[in-house]
Amino acid sequence: MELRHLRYFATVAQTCHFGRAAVLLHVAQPALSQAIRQLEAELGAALFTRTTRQVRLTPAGEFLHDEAKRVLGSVDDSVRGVRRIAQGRLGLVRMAFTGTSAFTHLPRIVRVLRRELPDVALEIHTDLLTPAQCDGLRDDSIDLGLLRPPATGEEISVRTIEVEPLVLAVPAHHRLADEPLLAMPDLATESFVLYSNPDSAVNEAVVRRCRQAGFLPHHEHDAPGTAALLALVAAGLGIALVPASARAMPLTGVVFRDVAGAGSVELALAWREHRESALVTSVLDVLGVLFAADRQPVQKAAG
Amino acid sequence: MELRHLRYFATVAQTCHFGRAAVLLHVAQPALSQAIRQLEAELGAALFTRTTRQVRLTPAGEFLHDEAKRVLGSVDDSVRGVRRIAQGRLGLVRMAFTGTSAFTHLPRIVRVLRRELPDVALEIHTDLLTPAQCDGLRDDSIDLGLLRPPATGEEISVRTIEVEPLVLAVPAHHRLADEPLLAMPDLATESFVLYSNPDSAVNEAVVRRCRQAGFLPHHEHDAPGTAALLALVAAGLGIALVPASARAMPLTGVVFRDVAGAGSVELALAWREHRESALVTSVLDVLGVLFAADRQPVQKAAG
DNA sequence: TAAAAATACTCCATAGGTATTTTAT
DNA sequence: ATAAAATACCTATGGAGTATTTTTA
Repeated sequence: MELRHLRYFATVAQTCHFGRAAVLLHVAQPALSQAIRQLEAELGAALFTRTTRQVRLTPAGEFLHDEAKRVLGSVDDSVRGVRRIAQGRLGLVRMAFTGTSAFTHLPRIVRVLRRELPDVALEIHTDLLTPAQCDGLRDDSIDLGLLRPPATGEEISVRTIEVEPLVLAVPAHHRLADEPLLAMPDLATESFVLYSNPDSAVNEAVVRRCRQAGFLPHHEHDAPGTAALLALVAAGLGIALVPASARAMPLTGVVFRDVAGAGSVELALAWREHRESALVTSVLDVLGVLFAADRQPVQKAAG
Repeated sequence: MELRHLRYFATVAQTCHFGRAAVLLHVAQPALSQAIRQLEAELGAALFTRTTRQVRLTPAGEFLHDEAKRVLGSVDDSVRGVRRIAQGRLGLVRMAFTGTSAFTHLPRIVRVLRRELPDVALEIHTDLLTPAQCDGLRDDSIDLGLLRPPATGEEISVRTIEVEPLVLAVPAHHRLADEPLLAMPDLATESFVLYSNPDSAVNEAVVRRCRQAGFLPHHEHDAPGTAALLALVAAGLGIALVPASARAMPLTGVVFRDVAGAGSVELALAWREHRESALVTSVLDVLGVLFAADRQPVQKAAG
């Protein structure tokens, strides 16, 4: 038996008329008669009682009509499902976020993905720093990461979505708070508050810049996150270089200053380069639009 | 798309090996490769990632594998269902019983049908006398009847399953209770208790026999069923001719006597003669065995 | 007698076979 | 080097078309 038989049968059952069914199916009437007889022979069951004047379903035909409709509908659904999966519009994406990116970007990402790709389920992994995300991509435990480059490993593709300059956070009454212009060497003798996590990409950027300026940051205190770090600065325990977005959480007793040559940190989407799935591609497309819209007004303001 | 594609695909998905799948499917490997490529082209989706060394399902293929197994299983189930319906082993039979046959035969019929044809559902219609059953058969509201012949109408087939002689029920102290031999003319002057229902086949047989003996039964009282009828006889309100099975409900004050020429009533299965369904046929087969087993010991006892 | 299904017969599309090539490990 | 999938090409089955016959209401 083939779906052809079921399709032909369902149409004849619907119309109870071989001629009209043949028209609907775009085949000649004898071809239909033949296919139905063939089906009946294979099943060992009469499906229609037919005279030249009247075609009626037998009980077995009645049953098969229901079944055929179900099966054909089911096949259609399967085809639709396969196509949507192949188009990356149906499936599960496991997405990782760093601690800070979760707060700043996760809500918008989830919202836009639910709107644009409603049949793509999201599995969210939070508090994964860059190296953990790279591992996750490599061992296929996540599909997409929001991390701070550089991502280690050749097989990982990266698309930067945001560049944040590092800015100086100093206690309000610190000597550097009032300097007209600051450059990296000015920080050489200061005590730094750093992030606790040894894998922190921000820390790494800070240390790299300090080394380029000819010194290593003197590190007395550290904090698990930006909020805690700023609190320590406010308390006068040291200075810190933090992403510019930290200005969004103002704290009395902390002053933010631009520093020439302080560099910047990036936030980027990362995914497996090879065997890239249609799902990841379509998610990247949607997120690309989202972050392009982000950048657009900034460029206008600058130009 | 045809079931062939799904069958081929499911086997390749199972084995992840075109060569072995081809062996299982009894086709050559190139035919399989070709069919799968054709399926992929139609779906617009890659179903396998394949090198010469390794065949793996894509996410779309993974999905289609589940769907294909479901659809193919569903088709198999449908085929089995159609075959069983065509064999009369699956379906619904609407069966009618007369008032008395319901008590005497319905339990055994239901029991044996549930055992021999477990997937045949029974819809029981009770208290339908012979003419009502004939109507039901004709207008297709019942499929099978247990009635007392003769059944009116040419298009109804009948198979007698039981012949019961009519016997005389008389009050214990009635003059006929002690007569050595009785014949119909002896009843000519008696008062009869009859069944209330004007369509009663037993009444008709009684009246016919009386008429053949040259009299019409003098009818003073009637009763809706055999039990009530015997009660009236016990009360001395008259005599009655009843099926011999009435001896199975003995009542103090009632004596049963054989009467020469009293005739008999039959119980028969009845069904539509033309367009007879496989279902009715298989039910008749089972009931045929049941009632043949009934008759066998009786014949032995008689012979 | 007329409408519709079945039958007879033909044709070609394509499923599937064989032989061979390509490719990845 | 080898196993396995892809490709090339050919064959033949059978699906579908046209013409005709049969059937029944």
